[in-house]
Amino acid sequence: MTADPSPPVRLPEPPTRPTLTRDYLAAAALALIDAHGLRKFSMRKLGTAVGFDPMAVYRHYDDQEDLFDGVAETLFTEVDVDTLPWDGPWRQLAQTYCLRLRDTLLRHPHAVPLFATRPVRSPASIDTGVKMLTKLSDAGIPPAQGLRIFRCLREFTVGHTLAIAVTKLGADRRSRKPQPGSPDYNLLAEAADATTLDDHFEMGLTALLSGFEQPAR
Amino acid sequence: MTADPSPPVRLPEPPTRPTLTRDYLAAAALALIDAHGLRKFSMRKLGTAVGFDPMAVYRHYDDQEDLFDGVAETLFTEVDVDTLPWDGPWRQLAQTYCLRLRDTLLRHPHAVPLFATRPVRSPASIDTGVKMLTKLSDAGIPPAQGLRIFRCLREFTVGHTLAIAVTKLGADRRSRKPQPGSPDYNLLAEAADATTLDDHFEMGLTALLSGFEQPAR
DNA sequence: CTGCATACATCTACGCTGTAGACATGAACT
DNA sequence: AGTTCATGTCTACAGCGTAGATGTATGCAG
Repeated sequence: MTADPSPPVRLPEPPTRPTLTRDYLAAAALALIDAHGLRKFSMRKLGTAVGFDPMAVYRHYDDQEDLFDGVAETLFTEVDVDTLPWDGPWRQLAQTYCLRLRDTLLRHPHAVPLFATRPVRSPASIDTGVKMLTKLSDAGIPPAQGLRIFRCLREFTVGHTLAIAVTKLGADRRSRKPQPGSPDYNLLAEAADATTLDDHFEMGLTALLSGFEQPAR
Repeated sequence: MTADPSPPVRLPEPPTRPTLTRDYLAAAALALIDAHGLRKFSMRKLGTAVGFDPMAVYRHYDDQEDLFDGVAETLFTEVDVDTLPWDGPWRQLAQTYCLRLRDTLLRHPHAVPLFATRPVRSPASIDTGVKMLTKLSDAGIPPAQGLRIFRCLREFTVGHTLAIAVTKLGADRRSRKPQPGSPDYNLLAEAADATTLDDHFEMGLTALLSGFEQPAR
Protein backbone atom coordinates (compact mmCIF):
# COMPACT_ATOMS: atom_id res chain seq x y z
CA MET A 1 0.00 0.00 0.00
CA THR A 2 2.01 2.98 -1.24
CA ALA A 3 1.16 6.61 -0.64
CA ASP A 4 -1.12 8.09 -3.23
CA PRO A 5 0.76 10.78 -5.19
CA SER A 6 -2.43 12.69 -5.88
CA PRO A 7 -2.67 16.18 -4.33
CA PRO A 8 -4.08 16.34 -0.82
CA VAL A 9 -7.84 16.33 -0.52
CA ARG A 10 -9.26 19.79 -0.03
CA LEU A 11 -11.36 19.70 3.07
CA PRO A 12 -14.60 21.70 3.16
CA GLU A 13 -13.55 24.10 5.86
CA PRO A 14 -9.80 24.08 6.47
CA PRO A 15 -9.36 25.11 10.07
CA THR A 16 -7.46 28.19 9.01
CA ARG A 17 -7.42 29.86 12.36
CA PRO A 18 -5.72 33.22 12.29
CA THR A 19 -3.40 33.96 15.13
CA LEU A 20 -4.42 36.16 17.99
CA THR A 21 -3.33 39.77 18.27
CA ARG A 22 -3.25 42.24 21.09
CA ASP A 23 -5.43 44.62 19.11
CA TYR A 24 -7.96 41.98 18.20
CA LEU A 25 -8.17 40.76 21.76
CA ALA A 26 -8.68 44.29 23.06
CA ALA A 27 -11.44 44.90 20.53
CA ALA A 28 -13.09 41.59 21.40
CA ALA A 29 -12.84 42.40 25.11
CA LEU A 30 -14.55 45.73 24.48
CA ALA A 31 -17.32 43.98 22.57
CA LEU A 32 -17.85 41.54 25.44
CA ILE A 33 -17.92 44.36 27.97
CA ASP A 34 -20.42 46.26 25.84
CA ALA A 35 -22.61 43.20 25.59
CA HIS A 36 -22.60 41.87 29.14
CA GLY A 37 -21.12 44.54 31.36
CA LEU A 38 -17.81 44.92 33.09
CA ARG A 39 -18.66 42.78 36.11
CA LYS A 40 -19.41 39.72 34.01
CA PHE A 41 -16.26 39.99 31.95
CA SER A 42 -13.47 37.53 32.57
CA MET A 43 -10.19 36.60 30.95
CA ARG A 44 -11.42 33.06 30.37
CA LYS A 45 -14.62 34.18 28.71
CA LEU A 46 -12.59 36.33 26.36
CA GLY A 47 -10.38 33.45 25.31
CA THR A 48 -13.41 31.24 24.79
CA ALA A 49 -15.34 33.95 22.93
CA VAL A 50 -12.61 34.35 20.32
CA GLY A 51 -12.54 30.59 19.82
CA PHE A 52 -9.31 29.76 21.61
CA ASP A 53 -8.31 28.27 24.89
CA PRO A 54 -9.65 30.11 27.94
CA MET A 55 -6.09 30.87 28.99
CA ALA A 56 -4.84 31.98 25.59
CA VAL A 57 -5.16 35.67 26.40
CA TYR A 58 -2.26 35.46 28.83
CA ARG A 59 0.11 34.84 25.93
CA HIS A 60 -0.55 38.42 24.80
CA TYR A 61 -1.34 40.34 27.96
CA ASP A 62 0.43 40.06 31.29
CA ASP A 63 -2.72 40.27 33.34
CA GLN A 64 -6.15 41.85 33.44
CA GLU A 65 -4.81 45.32 34.18
CA ASP A 66 -2.66 45.07 31.10
CA LEU A 67 -5.61 43.99 28.96
CA PHE A 68 -7.79 46.79 30.30
CA ASP A 69 -5.07 49.27 29.39
CA GLY A 70 -5.35 47.91 25.88
CA VAL A 71 -9.13 48.32 25.91
CA ALA A 72 -8.70 51.94 26.99
CA GLU A 73 -6.31 52.48 24.08
CA THR A 74 -8.85 50.98 21.71
CA LEU A 75 -11.43 53.41 23.02
CA PHE A 76 -9.09 56.33 22.54
CA THR A 77 -8.38 55.22 19.00
CA GLU A 78 -12.10 55.25 18.30
CA VAL A 79 -12.16 58.97 19.11
CA ASP A 80 -10.30 59.42 15.83
CA VAL A 81 -8.46 62.56 16.77
CA ASP A 82 -6.96 62.88 13.29
CA THR A 83 -10.24 64.14 11.88
CA LEU A 84 -10.64 66.92 14.44
CA PRO A 85 -10.68 70.52 13.10
CA TRP A 86 -6.96 71.06 13.68
CA ASP A 87 -6.91 74.07 11.37
CA GLY A 88 -9.62 76.06 13.09
CA PRO A 89 -9.42 78.21 16.22
CA TRP A 90 -8.21 76.38 19.30
CA ARG A 91 -11.39 76.87 21.27
CA GLN A 92 -13.42 75.13 18.66
CA LEU A 93 -10.82 72.40 18.36
CA ALA A 94 -10.93 71.82 22.11
CA GLN A 95 -14.71 71.84 22.22
CA THR A 96 -15.02 69.41 19.33
CA TYR A 97 -12.50 67.12 20.99
CA CYS A 98 -14.50 67.03 24.20
CA LEU A 99 -17.76 66.39 22.43
CA ARG A 100 -16.18 63.64 20.34
CA LEU A 101 -14.67 62.02 23.42
CA ARG A 102 -18.00 62.11 25.21
CA ASP A 103 -19.91 60.64 22.27
CA THR A 104 -17.37 57.89 21.81
CA LEU A 105 -17.42 56.90 25.47
CA LEU A 106 -21.20 56.96 25.68
CA ARG A 107 -21.30 54.45 22.87
CA HIS A 108 -19.64 52.08 25.37
CA PRO A 109 -21.28 52.92 28.70
CA HIS A 110 -20.13 49.74 30.40
CA ALA A 111 -16.53 50.57 29.57
CA VAL A 112 -16.57 54.15 30.84
CA PRO A 113 -15.54 53.24 34.40
CA LEU A 114 -12.65 51.30 32.90
CA PHE A 115 -11.52 54.24 30.76
CA ALA A 116 -11.97 56.76 33.55
CA THR A 117 -9.76 54.82 35.95
CA ARG A 118 -6.64 54.52 33.84
CA PRO A 119 -4.64 57.42 32.43
CA VAL A 120 -4.09 56.55 28.78
CA ARG A 121 -0.44 57.00 28.02
CA SER A 122 -0.35 55.45 24.58
CA PRO A 123 1.77 57.08 21.85
CA ALA A 124 -1.44 58.19 20.11
CA SER A 125 -2.61 59.92 23.27
CA ILE A 126 0.74 61.60 23.89
CA ASP A 127 0.88 62.73 20.30
CA THR A 128 -2.54 64.30 20.60
CA GLY A 129 -1.41 66.14 23.70
CA VAL A 130 1.66 67.48 21.97
CA LYS A 131 -0.32 68.65 18.97
CA MET A 132 -2.87 70.31 21.21
CA LEU A 133 -0.24 72.15 23.21
CA THR A 134 1.49 73.24 20.02
CA LYS A 135 -1.80 74.66 18.81
CA LEU A 136 -2.33 76.59 22.02
CA SER A 137 1.25 77.73 21.94
CA ASP A 138 0.67 79.23 18.52
CA ALA A 139 -2.24 81.12 20.00
CA GLY A 140 0.06 82.66 22.59
CA ILE A 141 -0.76 80.33 25.49
CA PRO A 142 2.37 78.97 27.20
CA PRO A 143 2.59 75.15 27.39
CA ALA A 144 2.15 74.92 31.15
CA GLN A 145 -1.05 76.93 31.03
CA GLY A 146 -2.20 75.01 27.98
CA LEU A 147 -1.72 71.74 29.82
CA ARG A 148 -3.77 73.04 32.73
CA ILE A 149 -6.59 74.00 30.39
CA PHE A 150 -6.39 70.65 28.66
CA ARG A 151 -6.55 68.80 31.96
CA CYS A 152 -9.57 70.79 33.12
CA LEU A 153 -11.42 70.00 29.93
CA ARG A 154 -10.58 66.32 29.98
CA GLU A 155 -11.44 65.87 33.65
CA PHE A 156 -14.76 67.62 33.22
CA THR A 157 -15.56 65.58 30.13
CA VAL A 158 -14.62 62.26 31.69
CA GLY A 159 -16.33 63.13 34.95
CA HIS A 160 -19.48 64.06 33.10
CA THR A 161 -19.46 61.00 30.91
CA LEU A 162 -18.87 58.75 33.90
CA ALA A 163 -21.79 60.28 35.76
CA ILE A 164 -24.08 59.82 32.78
CA ALA A 165 -22.97 56.25 32.17
CA VAL A 166 -23.34 55.01 35.74
CA THR A 167 -26.64 56.81 36.22
CA LYS A 168 -28.15 55.27 33.13
CA LEU A 169 -26.78 51.80 33.82
CA GLY A 170 -27.91 51.78 37.44
CA ALA A 171 -31.30 53.32 36.73
CA ASP A 172 -33.27 50.17 37.54
CA ARG A 173 -31.55 49.58 40.86
CA ARG A 174 -32.28 53.12 42.04
CA SER A 175 -35.47 54.49 43.48
CA ARG A 176 -37.58 56.45 41.02
CA LYS A 177 -38.02 60.15 41.41
CA PRO A 178 -40.83 61.39 43.66
CA GLN A 179 -43.99 62.36 41.82
CA PRO A 180 -45.28 65.96 41.79
CA GLY A 181 -47.57 66.47 44.76
CA SER A 182 -45.87 63.87 46.95
CA PRO A 183 -44.27 65.19 50.16
CA ASP A 184 -40.87 64.27 48.73
CA TYR A 185 -41.37 66.50 45.72
CA ASN A 186 -38.85 69.14 46.70
CA LEU A 187 -36.85 71.74 44.83
CA LEU A 188 -34.37 69.11 43.68
CA ALA A 189 -37.02 66.84 42.21
CA GLU A 190 -38.64 69.79 40.51
CA ALA A 191 -35.32 70.84 38.99
CA ALA A 192 -34.57 67.27 37.92
CA ASP A 193 -37.86 67.17 36.03
CA ALA A 194 -36.96 70.40 34.27
CA THR A 195 -33.58 69.15 33.02
CA THR A 196 -32.24 66.18 31.15
CA LEU A 197 -29.29 64.22 32.48
CA ASP A 198 -26.85 65.87 30.13
CA ASP A 199 -28.15 69.25 29.03
CA HIS A 200 -25.54 70.99 31.15
CA PHE A 201 -22.50 69.56 29.42
CA GLU A 202 -22.11 72.04 26.59
CA MET A 203 -22.97 74.81 29.00
CA GLY A 204 -20.15 73.75 31.30
CA LEU A 205 -17.76 73.40 28.40
CA THR A 206 -18.55 76.91 27.23
CA ALA A 207 -18.25 78.25 30.76
CA LEU A 208 -14.83 76.65 31.15
CA LEU A 209 -13.57 77.91 27.82
CA SER A 210 -14.74 81.46 28.28
CA GLY A 211 -13.72 81.42 31.93
CA PHE A 212 -10.15 80.68 30.87
CA GLU A 213 -10.04 83.89 28.88
CA GLN A 214 -11.19 86.03 31.78
CA PRO A 215 -8.59 87.55 34.04
CA ALA A 216 -8.61 85.42 37.21
CA ARG A 217 -10.96 86.89 39.77
CA MET B 1 5.26 34.84 46.22
CA THR B 2 5.61 38.26 47.79
CA ALA B 3 3.93 38.12 51.16
CA ASP B 4 3.15 41.74 51.87
CA PRO B 5 4.26 42.75 55.35
CA SER B 6 0.80 44.35 55.73
CA PRO B 7 1.24 47.19 58.23
CA PRO B 8 -1.26 47.08 61.07
CA VAL B 9 -4.64 48.43 60.01
CA ARG B 10 -6.28 50.75 62.46
CA LEU B 11 -9.95 49.91 62.47
CA PRO B 12 -12.59 52.15 64.00
CA GLU B 13 -13.78 51.09 67.44
CA PRO B 14 -16.90 48.90 67.27
CA PRO B 15 -20.03 50.54 68.70
CA THR B 16 -20.62 47.68 71.10
CA ARG B 17 -18.90 44.35 71.25
CA PRO B 18 -21.63 41.87 70.60
CA THR B 19 -23.34 42.96 67.40
CA LEU B 20 -22.52 44.36 64.00
CA THR B 21 -23.94 47.48 62.36
CA ARG B 22 -24.27 48.60 58.76
CA ASP B 23 -22.47 51.83 59.57
CA TYR B 24 -19.64 50.12 61.36
CA LEU B 25 -19.21 47.62 58.56
CA ALA B 26 -19.10 50.40 55.98
CA ALA B 27 -16.49 52.29 57.99
CA ALA B 28 -14.43 49.14 58.44
CA ALA B 29 -14.68 48.36 54.73
CA LEU B 30 -13.39 51.85 53.95
CA ALA B 31 -10.48 51.33 56.33
CA LEU B 32 -9.59 48.06 54.64
CA ILE B 33 -9.81 49.64 51.19
CA ASP B 34 -7.60 52.51 52.34
CA ALA B 35 -5.05 50.09 53.71
CA HIS B 36 -4.81 47.48 50.98
CA GLY B 37 -6.58 48.86 47.93
CA LEU B 38 -9.88 48.15 46.27
CA ARG B 39 -8.70 45.11 44.33
CA LYS B 40 -7.62 43.23 47.43
CA PHE B 41 -10.82 43.92 49.29
CA SER B 42 -13.28 41.08 49.77
CA MET B 43 -16.46 40.48 51.71
CA ARG B 44 -14.82 37.61 53.58
CA LYS B 45 -11.83 39.68 54.59
CA LEU B 46 -14.16 42.33 55.97
CA GLY B 47 -16.01 39.81 58.13
CA THR B 48 -12.74 38.41 59.38
CA ALA B 49 -11.20 41.84 59.98
CA VAL B 50 -14.03 42.90 62.29
CA GLY B 51 -13.63 39.67 64.24
CA PHE B 52 -16.65 37.80 62.99
CA ASP B 53 -17.37 35.02 60.59
CA PRO B 54 -16.23 35.66 57.01
CA MET B 55 -19.82 35.48 55.84
CA ALA B 56 -21.28 37.68 58.58
CA VAL B 57 -21.44 40.78 56.37
CA TYR B 58 -24.24 39.28 54.30
CA ARG B 59 -26.56 39.55 57.31
CA HIS B 60 -26.40 43.34 56.91
CA TYR B 61 -25.78 43.96 53.24
CA ASP B 62 -27.44 42.20 50.34
CA ASP B 63 -24.28 41.97 48.28
CA GLN B 64 -21.06 43.79 47.48
CA GLU B 65 -22.80 46.50 45.47
CA ASP B 66 -24.97 47.23 48.45
CA LEU B 67 -21.97 47.43 50.76
CA PHE B 68 -20.11 49.73 48.36
CA ASP B 69 -23.11 52.02 48.28
CA GLY B 70 -22.76 52.20 52.04
CA VAL B 71 -19.07 53.02 51.76
CA ALA B 72 -19.88 55.85 49.35
CA GLU B 73 -22.38 57.19 51.86
CA THR B 74 -19.76 57.06 54.57
CA LEU B 75 -17.44 59.06 52.35
CA PHE B 76 -20.11 61.65 51.68
CA THR B 77 -20.77 61.95 55.41
CA GLU B 78 -17.09 62.68 55.95
CA VAL B 79 -17.45 65.76 53.74
CA ASP B 80 -19.43 67.24 56.62
CA VAL B 81 -21.60 69.55 54.55
CA ASP B 82 -23.21 71.04 57.65
CA THR B 83 -20.14 73.11 58.38
CA LEU B 84 -20.00 74.69 54.93
CA PRO B 85 -20.39 78.50 54.75
CA TRP B 86 -24.12 78.33 54.10
CA ASP B 87 -24.58 81.98 55.04
CA GLY B 88 -22.06 83.44 52.61
CA PRO B 89 -22.41 84.14 48.91
CA TRP B 90 -23.36 81.13 46.81
CA ARG B 91 -20.21 81.17 44.73
CA GLN B 92 -18.05 80.84 47.78
CA LEU B 93 -20.32 78.15 49.17
CA ALA B 94 -20.05 76.17 45.96
CA GLN B 95 -16.31 76.58 45.75
CA THR B 96 -15.79 75.54 49.36
CA TYR B 97 -17.99 72.50 48.80
CA CYS B 98 -15.93 71.39 45.82
CA LEU B 99 -12.64 71.88 47.64
CA ARG B 100 -13.95 70.02 50.67
CA LEU B 101 -15.20 67.16 48.52
CA ARG B 102 -11.86 66.91 46.75
CA ASP B 103 -9.87 66.93 49.99
CA THR B 104 -12.07 64.31 51.55
CA LEU B 105 -11.83 61.99 48.59
CA LEU B 106 -8.09 62.40 48.26
CA ARG B 107 -7.76 61.21 51.85
CA HIS B 108 -9.06 57.89 50.51
CA PRO B 109 -7.47 57.55 47.07
CA HIS B 110 -8.18 53.84 46.79
CA ALA B 111 -11.88 54.50 47.32
CA VAL B 112 -12.23 57.28 44.75
CA PRO B 113 -13.06 54.92 41.86
CA LEU B 114 -15.75 53.41 44.06
CA PHE B 115 -17.25 56.80 44.90
CA ALA B 116 -17.04 58.05 41.34
CA THR B 117 -18.94 55.08 39.94
CA ARG B 118 -22.06 55.25 42.09
CA PRO B 119 -24.39 58.23 42.31
CA VAL B 120 -24.94 58.82 46.01
CA ARG B 121 -28.65 59.11 46.61
CA SER B 122 -28.65 59.04 50.39
CA PRO B 123 -31.00 61.36 52.29
CA ALA B 124 -27.99 63.42 53.39
CA SER B 125 -26.94 63.89 49.78
CA ILE B 126 -30.45 64.80 48.62
CA ASP B 127 -30.80 67.23 51.48
CA THR B 128 -27.58 68.93 50.49
CA GLY B 129 -28.83 69.27 46.93
CA VAL B 130 -32.08 70.82 48.08
CA LYS B 131 -30.32 73.30 50.33
CA MET B 132 -27.91 74.23 47.56
CA LEU B 133 -30.69 74.83 45.06
CA THR B 134 -32.60 76.87 47.59
CA LYS B 135 -29.54 79.01 48.08
CA LEU B 136 -29.15 79.58 44.34
CA SER B 137 -32.84 80.24 44.05
CA ASP B 138 -32.52 83.02 46.62
CA ALA B 139 -29.81 84.51 44.42
CA GLY B 140 -32.20 84.62 41.49
CA ILE B 141 -31.05 81.45 39.73
CA PRO B 142 -33.95 79.17 38.77
CA PRO B 143 -33.74 75.58 40.10
CA ALA B 144 -33.19 73.95 36.71
CA GLN B 145 -30.24 76.21 35.96
CA GLY B 146 -28.96 75.77 39.50
CA LEU B 147 -29.01 72.00 39.10
CA ARG B 148 -27.06 72.30 35.87
CA ILE B 149 -24.43 74.42 37.58
CA PHE B 150 -24.27 72.02 40.49
CA ARG B 151 -23.83 69.04 38.18
CA CYS B 152 -21.04 70.75 36.26
CA LEU B 153 -19.18 71.51 39.46
CA ARG B 154 -19.59 68.02 40.88
CA GLU B 155 -18.61 66.28 37.67
CA PHE B 156 -15.51 68.41 37.30
CA THR B 157 -14.56 67.86 40.92
CA VAL B 158 -15.08 64.12 40.82
CA GLY B 159 -13.39 63.81 37.44
CA HIS B 160 -10.42 65.76 38.69
CA THR B 161 -10.13 63.81 41.92
CA LEU B 162 -10.40 60.53 40.07
CA ALA B 163 -7.64 61.53 37.68
CA ILE B 164 -5.37 62.55 40.55
CA ALA B 165 -6.07 59.40 42.53
CA VAL B 166 -5.49 56.92 39.73
CA THR B 167 -2.41 58.76 38.51
CA LYS B 168 -0.81 58.73 41.92
CA LEU B 169 -1.76 55.14 42.69
CA GLY B 170 -0.55 53.85 39.34
CA ALA B 171 2.62 55.90 39.32
CA ASP B 172 4.95 52.93 39.79
CA ARG B 173 3.36 50.91 36.99
CA ARG B 174 3.81 53.77 34.52
CA SER B 175 6.87 54.77 32.59
CA ARG B 176 8.67 57.75 34.01
CA LYS B 177 8.63 61.03 32.16
CA PRO B 178 11.32 61.62 29.56
CA GLN B 179 14.29 63.59 30.81
CA PRO B 180 15.16 67.02 29.39
CA GLY B 181 17.44 66.57 26.41
CA SER B 182 16.10 63.16 25.47
CA PRO B 183 14.49 62.87 22.03
CA ASP B 184 11.15 62.23 23.77
CA TYR B 185 11.32 65.53 25.61
CA ASN B 186 8.53 67.25 23.75
CA LEU B 187 6.23 70.14 24.49
CA LEU B 188 4.04 67.92 26.64
CA ALA B 189 6.88 66.73 28.82
CA GLU B 190 8.12 70.27 29.18
CA ALA B 191 4.67 71.44 30.24
CA ALA B 192 4.32 68.52 32.64
CA ASP B 193 7.54 69.55 34.35
CA ALA B 194 6.23 73.10 34.72
CA THR B 195 3.01 72.04 36.44
CA THR B 196 1.96 69.91 39.37
CA LEU B 197 -0.71 67.27 38.98
CA ASP B 198 -3.38 69.41 40.55
CA ASP B 199 -2.51 73.08 40.20
CA HIS B 200 -5.24 73.53 37.62
CA PHE B 201 -8.14 72.56 39.84
CA GLU B 202 -8.88 75.88 41.49
CA MET B 203 -8.28 77.56 38.16
CA GLY B 204 -10.91 75.37 36.53
CA LEU B 205 -13.31 75.92 39.38
CA THR B 206 -12.94 79.67 39.05
CA ALA B 207 -13.31 79.48 35.29
CA LEU B 208 -16.52 77.47 35.63
CA LEU B 209 -18.00 79.79 38.24
CA SER B 210 -17.22 82.98 36.39
CA GLY B 211 -18.15 81.39 33.08
CA PHE B 212 -21.62 80.71 34.43
CA GLU B 213 -22.14 84.42 35.01
CA GLN B 214 -21.18 85.38 31.47
CA PRO B 215 -23.89 85.56 28.87
CA ALA B 216 -23.54 82.40 26.79
CA ARG B 217 -21.32 83.00 23.81
C1' DC C 1 -41.26 30.48 84.17
C1' DT C 2 -42.11 28.28 79.60
C1' DG C 3 -42.42 28.52 74.66
C1' DC C 4 -41.45 30.58 70.69
C1' DA C 5 -40.36 33.98 67.03
C1' DT C 6 -36.91 36.65 65.38
C1' DA C 7 -32.39 38.42 64.41
C1' DC C 8 -27.95 37.43 64.07
C1' DA C 9 -23.86 34.56 63.42
C1' DT C 10 -21.77 30.41 61.56
C1' DC C 11 -20.87 26.80 58.42
C1' DT C 12 -20.87 24.28 54.09
C1' DA C 13 -21.21 24.03 49.22
C1' DC C 14 -21.01 25.53 44.34
C1' DG C 15 -19.29 27.46 40.34
C1' DC C 16 -16.36 30.80 38.89
C1' DT C 17 -12.16 33.78 38.91
C1' DG C 18 -7.02 35.39 38.11
C1' DT C 19 -2.79 33.66 37.74
C1' DA C 20 1.34 30.33 37.67
C1' DG C 21 3.59 26.83 35.49
C1' DA C 22 4.24 22.58 32.67
C1' DC C 23 3.48 20.79 28.20
C1' DA C 24 2.68 20.60 22.99
C1' DT C 25 3.22 22.19 18.39
C1' DG C 26 4.81 24.29 14.48
C1' DA C 27 7.48 27.89 12.08
C1' DA C 28 11.93 30.22 11.49
C1' DC C 29 16.66 30.32 11.66
C1' DT C 30 21.48 28.30 12.00
C1' DA D 1 18.95 18.64 11.02
C1' DG D 2 18.66 20.57 15.09
C1' DT D 3 17.42 24.27 18.06
C1' DT D 4 15.07 28.26 19.51
C1' DC D 5 11.05 30.78 20.01
C1' DA D 6 6.32 32.15 19.79
C1' DT D 7 1.96 30.62 20.50
C1' DG D 8 -1.69 27.77 22.10
C1' DT D 9 -3.27 24.15 25.55
C1' DC D 10 -3.89 22.07 29.91
C1' DT D 11 -3.81 21.44 34.91
C1' DA D 12 -3.55 23.22 39.52
C1' DC D 13 -4.33 26.35 43.30
C1' DA D 14 -6.05 29.68 46.35
C1' DG D 15 -9.47 32.79 46.62
C1' DC D 16 -13.90 34.95 45.40
C1' DG D 17 -19.33 36.13 45.71
C1' DT D 18 -23.31 34.15 46.85
C1' DA D 19 -27.07 30.67 48.37
C1' DG D 20 -28.84 28.00 51.77
C1' DA D 21 -29.06 25.19 56.06
C1' DT D 22 -27.87 25.26 60.77
C1' DG D 23 -26.82 26.95 65.42
C1' DT D 24 -27.66 30.46 69.19
C1' DA D 25 -29.13 34.24 71.99
C1' DT D 26 -32.59 37.67 72.97
C1' DG D 27 -37.04 39.57 73.83
C1' DC D 28 -41.99 38.96 73.95
C1' DA D 29 -46.67 36.26 74.79
C1' DG D 30 -48.92 33.37 77.60
